[in-house]
Amino acid sequence: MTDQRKPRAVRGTLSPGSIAESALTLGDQEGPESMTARRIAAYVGCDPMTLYRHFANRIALLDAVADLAVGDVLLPDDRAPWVTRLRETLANTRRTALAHPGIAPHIAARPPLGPHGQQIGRMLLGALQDAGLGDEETVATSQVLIAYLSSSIAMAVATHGQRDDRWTEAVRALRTIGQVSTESMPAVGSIEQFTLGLDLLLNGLQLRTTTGSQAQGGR
Amino acid sequence: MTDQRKPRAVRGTLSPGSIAESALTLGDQEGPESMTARRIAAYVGCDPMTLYRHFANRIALLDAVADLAVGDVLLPDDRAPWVTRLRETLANTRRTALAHPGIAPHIAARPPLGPHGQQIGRMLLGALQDAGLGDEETVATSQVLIAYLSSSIAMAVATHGQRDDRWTEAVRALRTIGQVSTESMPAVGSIEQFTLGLDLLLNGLQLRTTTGSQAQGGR
DNA sequence: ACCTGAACACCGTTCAAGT
DNA sequence: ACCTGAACACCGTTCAAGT
Repeated sequence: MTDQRKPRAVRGTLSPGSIAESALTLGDQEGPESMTARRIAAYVGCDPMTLYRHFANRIALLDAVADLAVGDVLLPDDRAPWVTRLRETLANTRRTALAHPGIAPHIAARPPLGPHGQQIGRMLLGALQDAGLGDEETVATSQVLIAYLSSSIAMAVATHGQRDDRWTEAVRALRTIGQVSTESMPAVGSIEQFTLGLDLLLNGLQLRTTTGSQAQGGR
Repeated sequence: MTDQRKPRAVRGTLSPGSIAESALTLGDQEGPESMTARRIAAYVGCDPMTLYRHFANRIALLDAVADLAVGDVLLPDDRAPWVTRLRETLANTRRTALAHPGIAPHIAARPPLGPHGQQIGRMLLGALQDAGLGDEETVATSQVLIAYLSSSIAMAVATHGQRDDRWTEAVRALRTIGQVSTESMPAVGSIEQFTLGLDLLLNGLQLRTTTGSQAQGGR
C-alpha cells in the first residue's frame, strides 16, 4: 500500500488525497453512478488519464474514497463496556456509510482496509478481546460482524435506491411457512431490521462470554 | 474451450430458462467477466437484443441464472435437528455458489429470491422456528445468517479470483492489537474461516434457545 | 406486427504523439 | 522525460428501419 510511488507535486493541488476528497463530494451529490473515472476527472477538472498517475486503477481510487468516507465514523471511548463499543462502532459505521450514497455500495462490496478502516477494525478486535475471546474466536467473530455490517449496508442501498419489490415479493411468499406474520415486520435494509440483527449477535456474544464455559463446536 | 454441447440456437427453442441455463454453463467455463449481455448472446447464438425479449434487463437475466445455480443446493432432511439443518443448508449453499464461479459474485451481491432461493429461505425459517424463536426473531436471525453467507461467498470469490494482498496487509497491521498472532490463522474467505464463524453463530443461537430465558435486547 | 442490427451514449485503459 | 488526448475494445440499451 505504501509502494505507491508518488511523483513530484503535480500541477497545482492535485494529489491522491485531494482527488479522493473531490470524488467523495461528487458521489455525495450525484450518487453511485457518478463514480466513473471519466466523471470524476471532469469534476476535479483534469484529464481522465491524470487519475492513473495517482491510482493504479479505478478500484484503487474507490478504495481511497471509501476509506476517506469511513474516516467520519465516530468511534466510542475505549473505556466503555465492550458491548457498547461494538454496538456503537457498527451502528455508526453503517450510518456514516449510508450518509455517503455515492461510495456506500463500494464500502459494502469491499470493506475499506485503509488507515480509517483499520482503525475501525482495531476497535472491533479490541472490544472482542476485552470480552474474553481467544485469538481465533476474536478474528472469526470480527469477520461475522463485518459480514453482517457489509450486507446491511448493501441491503439498505439496494432497497433505498432501487425498488424492494424483489424482497417484499419473497417475504410475502414466505408467509406460507408456519405462522410468520410478515405484515408488521421492519423492512429489509431498514435501521430497525439492522438493530434487531445486531442485538441478536451481541446478545449471543454476551451469553457465550458470561456463561463462563466455552461452547464447543457442533456437528 | 471444450464445448461439450453448446446449444446451437434454433429458432423456437429459445426461452428464459434455456437462456439462463446456457449463461450458467458459459459462466462456469469462462468466469464472471463472461456474464455480459453481448457474450451471453454470442454463446447462445442470438442477437444481443433478443435477450431483452425474455428479460427486462441484464440484472434480471443474472437473477435467473443465480436462482438456477442455487437449485443445485442439496437441502437436508426436514427431520434433522434444526442446528444440523441450518449448518448444512448454509455450507451447501456456499459450496454450490462457489462451484459456479461465473455467477457467484452475483449470488453474493443479490441473494437469489426465485423459486430455488425461496426454498432455501423456507428451510432456514423453518429451522429457526423449530429452534423456538418468535416471528420477529426468526426473520431477523435469517437475515443475519444470509448476511454472513453472502459476505462469505463474496470474500471467497474476491480472494480466490484476485489477490488477497489487501487483507493480508490489513491483518498483518492488526497484529499491533493485543497478542493476536495472525500467522497461523485461516485465510479470509477460506472454508475454515467460514466454518469458524458459522459455528460461532450457531453456538450463540443454541445457547440462546437452550437457556430457556429470552435474552432481552440491549439499550 | 414483429424482429433486429445499426447506432447511441457511455465505459476503463492503452499508447503513441506532442511538449 | 513527462504529459495527454485520441484511440481501442468493449459495455447496456434504444430505436428506427426492414421483413
